[in-house]
Amino acid sequence: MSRPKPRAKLADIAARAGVSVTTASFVMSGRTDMRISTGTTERVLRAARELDYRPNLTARSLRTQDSRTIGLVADSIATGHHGGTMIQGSLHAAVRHGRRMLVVETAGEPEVEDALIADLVSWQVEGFVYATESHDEARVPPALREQPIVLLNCRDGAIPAVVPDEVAGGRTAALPLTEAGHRARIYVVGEAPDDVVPGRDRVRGITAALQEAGTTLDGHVECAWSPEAAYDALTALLAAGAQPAALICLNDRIALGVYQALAEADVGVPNDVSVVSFDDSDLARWLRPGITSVALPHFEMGALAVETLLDEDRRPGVQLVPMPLRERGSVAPPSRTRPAR
Amino acid sequence: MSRPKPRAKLADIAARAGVSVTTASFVMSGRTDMRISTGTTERVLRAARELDYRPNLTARSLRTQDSRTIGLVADSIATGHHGGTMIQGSLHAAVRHGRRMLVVETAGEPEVEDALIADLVSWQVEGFVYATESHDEARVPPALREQPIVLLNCRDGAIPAVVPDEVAGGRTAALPLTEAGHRARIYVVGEAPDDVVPGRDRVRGITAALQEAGTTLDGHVECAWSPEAAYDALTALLAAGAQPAALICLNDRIALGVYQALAEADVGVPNDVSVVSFDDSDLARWLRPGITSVALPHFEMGALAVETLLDEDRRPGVQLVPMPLRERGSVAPPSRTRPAR
DNA sequence: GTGAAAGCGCTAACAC
DNA sequence: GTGTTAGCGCTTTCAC
Repeated sequence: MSRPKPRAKLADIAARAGVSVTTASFVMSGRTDMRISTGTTERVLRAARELDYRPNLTARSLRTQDSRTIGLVADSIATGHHGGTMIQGSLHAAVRHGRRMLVVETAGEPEVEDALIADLVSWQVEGFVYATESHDEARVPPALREQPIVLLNCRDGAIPAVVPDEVAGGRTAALPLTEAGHRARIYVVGEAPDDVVPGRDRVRGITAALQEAGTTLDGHVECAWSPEAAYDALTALLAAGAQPAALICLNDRIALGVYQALAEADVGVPNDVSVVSFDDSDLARWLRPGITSVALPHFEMGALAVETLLDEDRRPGVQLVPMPLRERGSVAPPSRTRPAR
Repeated sequence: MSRPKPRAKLADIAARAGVSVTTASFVMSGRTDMRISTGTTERVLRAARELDYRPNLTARSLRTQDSRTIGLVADSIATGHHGGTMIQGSLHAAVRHGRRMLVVETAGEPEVEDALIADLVSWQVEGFVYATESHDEARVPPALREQPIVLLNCRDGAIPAVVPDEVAGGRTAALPLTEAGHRARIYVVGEAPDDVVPGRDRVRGITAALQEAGTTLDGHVECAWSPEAAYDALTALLAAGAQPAALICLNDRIALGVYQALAEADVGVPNDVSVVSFDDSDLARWLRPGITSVALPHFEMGALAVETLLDEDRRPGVQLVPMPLRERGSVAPPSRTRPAR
């Protein structure tokens, strides 16, 4: 890797402008407290322009002990493009605050993780954002615990964290249904074991909202969060004679499986059954009719995480980010006539 | 951002080990050409361990003029998670070669782009990978042209570039069809104007392969690459009385629209009509039946871009990466009986 | 075998 | 208003 042209340094432009490096430094960093004459300023600026001067940030960083760089450690940046969106949000906030970002992916391997973190620490990063693909309890690497850090989409005890407000999201999912008049034959689709945060909390929000509307869940279809599993489970449910009026799918992939089962059973959305789901992925837009879905605020979360990190007195707690509702055509008032089977 | 504990430096461990910084430096960097006695080595290592020494890479970088950092400039890292996968590949190759990566997103805004690039240059990055979300001709920013650079998923004249081999991909898409015995009523779905590389090249590959198999395309359904447009276009095609035996969709989103139209018209996949597509996104797996799809090798491309960049005498040309076929259940031999309509 | 010292490019006291 | 100078923490030549 041959460095094409040797960059001009401060000394070069100082020489060309006929001033000292100090003066050049002051002019280039735009400091006004040392008052440099307009003429000198002008000469320095011109010299810099002529020599295409770029400050060497490595040198500056070494001198000022300030790297203006933050480390983003992710367990996966590609799965389902949620990771991508979080990184995007972080990146934007970072440049807004004059920071660059060293990004690293651990693939969940602890040794790799430790090595990469050690490397970033050696690069004098100001602090870390530790992001996980799915919202969960995290096992934050010990090496990070002694660094300025904010968790993104996961939590670990008292470490500052930014996560989606899944409980409120659950309430939000129930809202279009109750507003459309649904009070009966409402089902949740997707398993929600106690140790899976999104499932558990979404269901909590849903049942709370339903209860306040004076009704309850009619059933909970426990199946894995995949189209296949949802298809099988819902097909079985319908075959067993259930006549759901509304289905709350715990994510869009489940909703896809549900749509497939519904189509096969000749049950129409939204006329025979209303469907809402979570994640607001592309799927929710593309299916026919589009699915009313509760979105994950990944971009905002990413941005908030770096802002929290950069905040001098950063709040120690968990920050819950609201999950907005995206309404589409999959919800209608309950049908008078039960779906014919 | 308060730096918790001041890090131990080389001088500290030298003092503790009772040696000079020179000796400490040699030991820590594991150089053998200066032969240090085993005892000394041992003492230095122990001191380093006790003080939890981490080399200051900023200082090292300044001294050695070698940042071991590469800049990844992307126009979008979140759309459709292709960007994410390319970055993932780049990241992996980077750490494999002992490099870290500064990642930056431009959102396509030239001023932002220039500023961010200038910043990375100032950080003394070794070189750049310039990645675009969709395979196309690129407008590489002038600031990058004078830097070591490799283009990822785009091309610009003679600048080294890594892109998918779309023409070969087109041939690959036709393969399962011709192998299943298809020779007639084969359609391409999705517009392919001359200035959209993937469309143009995929169609070229398809027609070439078909020609070699002794047949030709029966039609080309020109529609935008979205489920909605594809649905409308295919519905119109069927309404006009066409009886396709095989549909080659230029991407998975088109295939989704096609599936929807087919389902509505009661045309079965793969019995009445075979379908293949491009991109091998999640959709291709999730639809019923799963779609045989030609994948975009994003991970490999990302890795290859970094490797090309790091290659001392990097090849100047465009490197074409093969697009592998993922076979699923959407292809069958042509049906004897025409689909009933 | 080991150490002294120069210097990477920059900032910031401090002097004039 | 401007210049001198001492480092930031590291590598590396050269001397002993």
